[in-house]
Amino acid sequence: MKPSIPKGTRDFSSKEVTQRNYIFSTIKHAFELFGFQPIETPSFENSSTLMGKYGEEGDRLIFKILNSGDFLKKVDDQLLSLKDSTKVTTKISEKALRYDLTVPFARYVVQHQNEITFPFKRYQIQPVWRADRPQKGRFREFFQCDADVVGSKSLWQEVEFIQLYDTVFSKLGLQGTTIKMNNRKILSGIAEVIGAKDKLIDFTVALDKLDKIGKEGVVKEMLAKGITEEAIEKVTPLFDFTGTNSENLVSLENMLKGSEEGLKGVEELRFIVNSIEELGLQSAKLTLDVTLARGLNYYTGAIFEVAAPEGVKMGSIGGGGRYDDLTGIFGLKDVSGVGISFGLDRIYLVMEELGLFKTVELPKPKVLFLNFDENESLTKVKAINTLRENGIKSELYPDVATSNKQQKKQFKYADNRNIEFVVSEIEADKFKIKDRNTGEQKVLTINEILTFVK
RNA sequence: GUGAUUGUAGCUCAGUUGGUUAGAGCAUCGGUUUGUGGUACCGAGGGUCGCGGGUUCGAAUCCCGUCUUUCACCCCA
Repeated sequence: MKPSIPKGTRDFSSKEVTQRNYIFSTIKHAFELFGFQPIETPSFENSSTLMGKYGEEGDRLIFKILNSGDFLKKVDDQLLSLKDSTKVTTKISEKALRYDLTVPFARYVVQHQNEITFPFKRYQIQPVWRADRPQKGRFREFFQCDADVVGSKSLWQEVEFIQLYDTVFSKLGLQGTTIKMNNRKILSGIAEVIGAKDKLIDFTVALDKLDKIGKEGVVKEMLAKGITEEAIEKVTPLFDFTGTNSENLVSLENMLKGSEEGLKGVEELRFIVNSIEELGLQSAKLTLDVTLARGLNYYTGAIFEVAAPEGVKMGSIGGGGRYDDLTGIFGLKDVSGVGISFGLDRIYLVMEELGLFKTVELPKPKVLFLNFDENESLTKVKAINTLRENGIKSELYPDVATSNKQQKKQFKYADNRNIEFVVSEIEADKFKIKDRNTGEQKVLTINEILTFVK
């Protein structure tokens, strides 16, 4: 049989793992710098924890895990004969792979509420799974790096998260990212003002596509969803929103005069925008984007999304927002949460495309002891022990060379791994060591080697 | 889930209007040269041409299905 892996999954070479680890550790350090502490949750949850939290589309994309045992026996024949997959699924699958980190986190908070000190700041870096069709920057298994705060309604959290985004992307050398921000209250306000409150989701989903399908496309979609022409008329200014964040806030304020909720949203955004203006950002840009409507299912306040630097064709590399009642569905009321996520795999692709991995080096030994004579092996291994005790990565080529060809192979091994120093043979108590960069060859004691290779 | 697209040795790819034992480069292994590798030469192994059907005297090549790749839609990190 031909070996293969499921679609949308990937193997990672040593180089890729090293580069990914570089991103992981950068994000992790920033999280801790901002006061977050790590938790982890299981790869799979009870289906009831996940189902219904991400909308209909989300339910479809959740990987379900089959029950153990002869599960079909327990399903009644009538249900089976209906051939309704969704209904049968609930009978034969009680567990599912996690779809994101936010919902399991909400579950965690409720379950451990008595052990947690609020406000609770946690970070979580783990893979998530979606039964999606893969395409550019979209996988069925990928990593999310989440930081969330629960138990604080302060808008300073939103401000901090924007700074956190900026810190990470600056450290990674990813210049020119755009942090797009919107507020669910503004979207509701707009819907209210135009008298299409019940069509909020249709309205926002259509509006979200503005940069993709253009004004006409959006209007067409809105009409198709049953939003009236005069309603659309009222929000026409939204379709060509230019100018500074402050200017846009003013025009939004005018548009939303009739909506208390909408005005609240404007106020919130104004606070965040003004604070960030005072604090400044290193490499990212914060822009107001009224078309941003993602993750609408549980976001209630701020909504964030990060776009890759201009010119890089990639979906969002991060997202997040405020959710006032996510723990409510698990029975803990009045706990507001806000958080962001970094899409590691997409960040990787963007950095790869921009050539930002030049400085990341594969772990490799500094000194290779060639193995030309089995009688020398013990002495060499002892020398290697000394080097390792001093933190110098080193190794013995495992197989002894019995021919000229095999000696060559050992040199070639050093070549391929780009190892700086090779020790060939032993003379008395000394080692013949060669610096492969300069070609310089010396005969040194083990103590002299320690300083020579430093 | 919808619509396209891809699939030939470990890797990158040739393969002519369907026609004998399907090729190359790199890699691997062996050998000769080379002062202790990075050179050159010689040789070897390795493919049910994604899989399953069909058309045909004959299919890597044409048709259908299926899986996979990539991309767009939907949705999303």
